[in-house]
Order: sequence, then structure tokens, then C-alpha cells
Amino acid sequence: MTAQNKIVVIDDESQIRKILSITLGAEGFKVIEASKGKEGIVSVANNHPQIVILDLGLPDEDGLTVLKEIRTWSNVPIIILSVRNSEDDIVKALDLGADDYVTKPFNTAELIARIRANIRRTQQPDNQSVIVNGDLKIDISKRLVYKNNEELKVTSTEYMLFYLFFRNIDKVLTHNFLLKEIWGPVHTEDSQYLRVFIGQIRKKIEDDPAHPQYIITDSGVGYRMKLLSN
Amino acid sequence: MTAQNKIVVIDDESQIRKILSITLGAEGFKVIEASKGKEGIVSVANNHPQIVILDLGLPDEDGLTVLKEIRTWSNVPIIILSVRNSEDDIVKALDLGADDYVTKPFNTAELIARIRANIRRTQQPDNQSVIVNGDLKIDISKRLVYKNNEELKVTSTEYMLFYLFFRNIDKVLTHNFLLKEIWGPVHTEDSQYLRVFIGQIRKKIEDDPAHPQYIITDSGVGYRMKLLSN
DNA sequence: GTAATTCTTTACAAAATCTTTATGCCGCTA
DNA sequence: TAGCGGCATAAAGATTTTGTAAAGAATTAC
Repeated sequence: MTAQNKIVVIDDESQIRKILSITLGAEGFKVIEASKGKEGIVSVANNHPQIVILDLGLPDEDGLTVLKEIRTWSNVPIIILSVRNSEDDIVKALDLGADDYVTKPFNTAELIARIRANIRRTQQPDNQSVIVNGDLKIDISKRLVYKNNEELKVTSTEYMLFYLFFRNIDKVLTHNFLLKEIWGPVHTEDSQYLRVFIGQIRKKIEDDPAHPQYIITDSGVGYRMKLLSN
Repeated sequence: MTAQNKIVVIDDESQIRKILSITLGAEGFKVIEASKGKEGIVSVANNHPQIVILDLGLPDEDGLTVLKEIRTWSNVPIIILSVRNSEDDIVKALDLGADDYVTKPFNTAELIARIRANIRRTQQPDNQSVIVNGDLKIDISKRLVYKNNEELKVTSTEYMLFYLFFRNIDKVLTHNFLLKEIWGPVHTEDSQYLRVFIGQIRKKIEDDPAHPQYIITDSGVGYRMKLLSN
């Protein structure tokens, strides 16, 4: 029997665990609850869930520590729960390998959407050379980006950005991550370049660059490419 | 009914046949097993598989003999399975017409990747000797390039460039790749030659060399030949 | 051996790309 | 509502990359 639709929820607030159990249960997931960090780690190891929901504000142990430990032996998608105005912790968690985050108080529908998006993303083979998203397409073997099947003229920096976004659809990429990937480990202070280049690629792919559909800003955190149905 | 996604596996070890059956089966292939060389040959003849996986260490018959016999009447892609440290056999097999090889113990993911790569490769007609693109045409067997059906006078270096571009239409060829292909693995620092020769061939094929339609520059990356409708 | 062809190298101009600066916007908070 | 921080965008300046002509070197053909 395979581990199907299991979700491990690590949160000290029984209120939240209860809500998640009910809501996600109704969506067909089997929710396994853990109230403490250690307990959660063991549960993830034993149950091999499809996804983990981890509250950063655990009492007995820092949520980041839990995250780090799980990441030493598992690539299971992890969604962070965090209070608003703690962008710092969110960024740290994402840089440590968390896949996504939701701020409390959270909207249930959005959490479910995020869960599904992350399951979808991790189930996709990461070696395909053509990736389609809405009007957009990247052909990695040809190093070309298309909108409406028309080739876009992209510089190498812009291409690098597209590449990272297409390979991580629906995932937040932090400023740090993007800066490091593109400009190397040095330029990590200022994200000025990044803004300019994000503007640049939006101009090329968005119908209305001021209200982007593809490249979404997560203020204080980073950017993400949204999956649009084709 | 067409022979779709069929793979013939010729291997005396039932263990390996089993693993391949399960793994490749999960990837959507229909695996036909053969434990002996003769049996395998017959099976390839009867089933017209998309690809053959052949163990070189067969008991009743030398794997190389099986390979040779299949090659007398079929061009089906053949991937060799071979124990490590038998480079001699691998080279012989490749010279006899094998398409690729994987050493035992093998990584399943890699084998699958090789299978796909070989199927992809053989499905595209890359062996055609005449390739047309817009006003241009190359005849590889005659080593000639035409524009508007008129022969162009091309030097051997220029021809090499044309050859690479025609064989990779719409694909960006990096400076490095082109330099290595044409000048060997040594000259990798400077791409000065390349620029001169690109200018050279543009002068011969472009109506307006300053605004090229065929050979496009990807600044910082390389050049590519664009596909133009004929 | 000489001429013609092709390849390599140099030098400079032109174009493309990247970086920086400046300015304005938006949402939030005091 | 004024001020602040993070973000978007245009545009100027700096830098890198590319295009092209032309001269010298090497190779090939006769």
C-alpha cells in the first residue's frame, strides 16, 4: 500500500490542527497531527507524507530547526505557517529549503491551493526540456522562450531568470536565491538589479506589466511564476 | 496495430529482466523479455520494438554476435548492458552498430533517460542528406550549399559552420560549442575567428548582412540558424 | 616558384547589455 | 495625512560583446 494523500501538520495550537484536519480531510487528505517539533520529525520519517505543514512558531523548538533537520534526509514539500510581519523568518525558511509559506490567519482555500500546487510541482519530472505555462513556453534544449508560439528575444540574464521561474512554477523564489543564482554569491545586499530585470521580463511576457499575471511579487520575500492553465 | 512503446530486453538474468519489466512498465513501455540470444533475435524480428536492450554477457551466445545479426536486417536502436571494466567489448559493440551502453550495476533513471534519448534521436530524420531552410539548402552527401538553388562557393571552415547550423536549426549553438567543433578542444578562449567567419557566411547567404534573417546572434551566448518557412 | 585562396590576427566602430541613478508609486503606520 | 520602506520604471552612463574591414601568414593549386 502506498502513502497516498497523507499530510503531516506540525503545530502547537490544537485549534489550528483541528481546523486543518477537518478542512483537509474534507478534501480527501489524511491528516496526521503533531504538536511538537520532535514529534513532527518522527512522524514525517514514519509516515512518508506527500506534504508537510509546519508552523514556525513552535514552543519547544524553533520551527527553522525542524525544517533543517527534515531537509537533511527528505525532500518532501514543506509549507510554512507564519504570522504576518515576519518576512525575515519566512525568507530564512525558504532559503533553508521550505517550498512555500502561508501567513496566519490564513485563508483555507488558499492553503489548499498551495498544497495542491506544491504536490503538482514536485510530482513533475524535472528533466523535461519543454515547459508550457499559459501563453508561455520555454525550450531548454534550444535555449528559447516563446509567447503565443512566437520567439522572444531574451538576453542571457533574462533567460536565466526565465529558466529559474519555469523550473519552479508556483514556487516563491527569494531575492537572495535569485541574486545568488544569477550574480553569484557576492551580490547579495542589493536587489536593485533584480527589480530592473523583473521589470524587463514582465515587459516581454505580461499583457499589462503593471498588473502581472505570470511573475507575481511577494513583497518582502521574492517573486514567483504562477501556473496558468493553457 | 502499430508497434508502440515496445522494448525487447535480452538478458539471461531473470532478476534484471524483472526489474526492467517493472520499471519500464511503469514508464509506459511494454517490455518483452528474452533470456537467450536466439530467442531475442526472433523476438526483435517478430515484435518490431522501438528499442532493444541487450546484455553482452549472454550464456548461449556472445552478445556481440546477437548484435551483429540484428544489425544485418534492422536499424532498431540497441542499448548495451555491460559489466564495468569491459571497455573493449563496449567499443566493439558500438563499432558493430550499438547505439548506446549502460554499465551494470546500472541506475534505473539513467537507463530510462538513455532509452528516451535514443528513441527521440531515431525518430527524427537526422540522417537526411538534404536539408532545406527558406532560400537555403545543404546537400551533405555532395558537401554543397545552395541559395535560391544556386551553388555557393564555401571554404571548408564555412561549410563546417553551415553543416552545424543546418543540423541544429532553431537551436542556439554556443561560442564554445562552435569553437570546439571547428577548431578542436584547444581554442576556447577567444571567439575572434568565429566572428569573422560568421560575418563571412552572412555575406554569402543574407540579403542584408547587417540585419540577418538566418544566422541570429544571441549576445553573450552564441548563434543560431532560424527556421524560415520555405 | 608564383599566384590564388584561405586562415589568422589586429584594430576600430557599432551595438547590445548591464549597472546605476533618479523619481514616483503604493500600502502601511504613527 | 505625513513619512517610511519596498517596489516599479525610465533613462543615462559604463561596460561588454559583436561586426567588419583590412593586412599579414599560411596553405594550396598550378
